[in-house]
Amino acid sequence: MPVTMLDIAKGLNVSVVTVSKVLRNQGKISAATRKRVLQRAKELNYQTNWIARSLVTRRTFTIGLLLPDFTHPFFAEVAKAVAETVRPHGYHVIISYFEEDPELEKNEADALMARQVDGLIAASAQSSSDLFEGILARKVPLVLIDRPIPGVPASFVGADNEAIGKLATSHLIARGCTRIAHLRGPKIGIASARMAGYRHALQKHDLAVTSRYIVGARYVDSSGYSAMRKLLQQPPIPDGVFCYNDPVAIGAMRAIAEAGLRIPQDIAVVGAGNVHYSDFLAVPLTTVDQGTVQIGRQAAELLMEQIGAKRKPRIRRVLITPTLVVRQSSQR
Amino acid sequence: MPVTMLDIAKGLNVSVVTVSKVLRNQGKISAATRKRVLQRAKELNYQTNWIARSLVTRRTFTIGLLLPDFTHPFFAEVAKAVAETVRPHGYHVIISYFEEDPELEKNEADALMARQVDGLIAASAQSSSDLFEGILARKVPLVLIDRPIPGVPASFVGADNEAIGKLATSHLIARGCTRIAHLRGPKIGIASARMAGYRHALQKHDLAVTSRYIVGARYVDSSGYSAMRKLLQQPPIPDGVFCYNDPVAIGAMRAIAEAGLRIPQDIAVVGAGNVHYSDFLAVPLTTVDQGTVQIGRQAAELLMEQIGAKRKPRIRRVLITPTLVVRQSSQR
DNA sequence: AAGTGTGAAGTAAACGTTATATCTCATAAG
DNA sequence: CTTATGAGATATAACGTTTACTTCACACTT
Repeated sequence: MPVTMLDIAKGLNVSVVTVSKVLRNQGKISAATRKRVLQRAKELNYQTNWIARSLVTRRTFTIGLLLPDFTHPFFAEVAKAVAETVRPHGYHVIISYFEEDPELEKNEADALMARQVDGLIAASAQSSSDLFEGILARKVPLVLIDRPIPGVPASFVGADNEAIGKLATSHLIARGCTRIAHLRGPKIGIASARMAGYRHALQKHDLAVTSRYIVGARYVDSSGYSAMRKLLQQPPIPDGVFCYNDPVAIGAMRAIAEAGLRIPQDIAVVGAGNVHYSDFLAVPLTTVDQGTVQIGRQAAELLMEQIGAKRKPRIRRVLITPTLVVRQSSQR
Repeated sequence: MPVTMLDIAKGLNVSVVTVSKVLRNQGKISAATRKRVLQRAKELNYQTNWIARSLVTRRTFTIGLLLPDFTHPFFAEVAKAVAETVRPHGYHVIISYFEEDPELEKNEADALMARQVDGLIAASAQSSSDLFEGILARKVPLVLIDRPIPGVPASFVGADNEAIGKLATSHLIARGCTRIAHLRGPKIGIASARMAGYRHALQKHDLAVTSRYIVGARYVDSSGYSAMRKLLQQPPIPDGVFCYNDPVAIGAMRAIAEAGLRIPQDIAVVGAGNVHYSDFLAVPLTTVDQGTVQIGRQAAELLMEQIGAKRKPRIRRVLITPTLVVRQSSQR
């Protein structure tokens, strides 16, 4: 039913190949026939069938983006940056999410491969490198983001988590805090890098690292709330807190306010992530911006490079330098 | 280079068709050969080439999702709901966004068509119906969401904006407010429906509709801020405000707080949209949930139905009933 | 003994492009 | 007058599946 090149060719008494060439601006075609073809194509409202083209060219101009959850602002922004970066190259993005379920992730990855994506960007929850080894064995360009997977020989783009911890903690020190606590996150890699940054900053300024001041929390705010309550139970209470991420910081601030303490006078708070609502809070939150857009852009650029390249997917490891966004929660 | 059905067939001395049949569980195949094929497929790590399959079956099991911006929490949630709904049907989603630029939207829509998507869901910014008429002429199933386009004979799923306005305003009335203002939005269709709901609610309760109490605002919070300041300049100031959306409400609350007034005692505030951070604000915001997930799910279900159907894309118009989420900003 | 059914395969032709090689004809060169 | 040259076109064969039809052997009727 849809219009094909053959339909155009028939009426014009030319071959399909000629039509194809005209439509792609390739090969030698006389001005006359080019014009005729173009006109007829417009008349018939012809549209290239990319499926057919892809079958023979073996390129789909589609990349897969594998994310834990694209409702999360961080990943949503990454996704947008990726889409924006590849668009000028004629690429589209199929976004897949797997809700932190490694099994589902594997299925989705396979499905993307079956759809013959030209490349894959993934923020993975895999614990082993099997999945990606399989993908690389198929010679599909791959870039990991946010979460490195040990043993996968692919380029990686992510935040410099240690620098984030350092930056946040140094800032608290500069503001005169001396008893600085840390609400650490659950994810092994990322959370421990941020904590390492926190430790290094303290050591560099000759402040003691008190283990009582390091409390575990989950991603969410309720968890930050209870962690902070625990901290407030036994004196001396801290005068500064670096929180694993913004939601945790928000929960912590709620606990501090409920205890009748003031932010930042009694306790200064710094988060990480710079979620876009940090500005709307009761006390606007000082936070570390991890360069979300840059992560997406760089990953996409690396991938485009790999797709274009003949051979040699030279592996790179890019860490985005974080920036501090100072707001009221640390102004003292 | 990649493994094809032919590779499997050759080693086993069977035909490609047999392999194809086994892999799809179709036709009559002896248990013995089935087993042999399956095993060899696993050995070679075979993966279906969906491009080739799509070319002959004329189904890509891909749908297009055309959005203004999927960084916006509303659209992100819709996108997730759509993806979640179509996944069990074996479908994937290509998300395209156009930044409110109708020209870009048209390009993206064409690109999606060229990729032979089996259907399209769009929250469009088109002012005319041309684009979608072209799509429908190609017999591609289409469902519009959030923003109806006049003259497009396609199903639509969106929030019941008038009900939203009514619900919010009635709630303020029930809480004893008598001078209720409205910060209205810019989008003709949606904003005026919400305002109509506001008017109807007032009229129903025999309250006057004061034109001075209706102030225009844009989407963002800064706009809500300045609109609210305007309202506070001449007495009698309102004792309740229904805001077009949550960001506007957040801006308005900032203006109220700066003026030294208390929320909700002096002025109660209700927003709309139930963005997920409404709970973290200085004063948690009462808001109207517009049923984002339902919009995505229903739209996807309608689309799946259309794709499956033989003929007759019976046009439906679904308005999701909003629900009120009461928080502190209206507790009095 | 010939016909009928049926389970298990196979053959050939699509699907709509692009890649590769080839053909035609005119004009230029030797 | 033959031979290059090259522009402008064409024919044919992929690409990796699925679909529709055919073949074959064997068992079961009649």
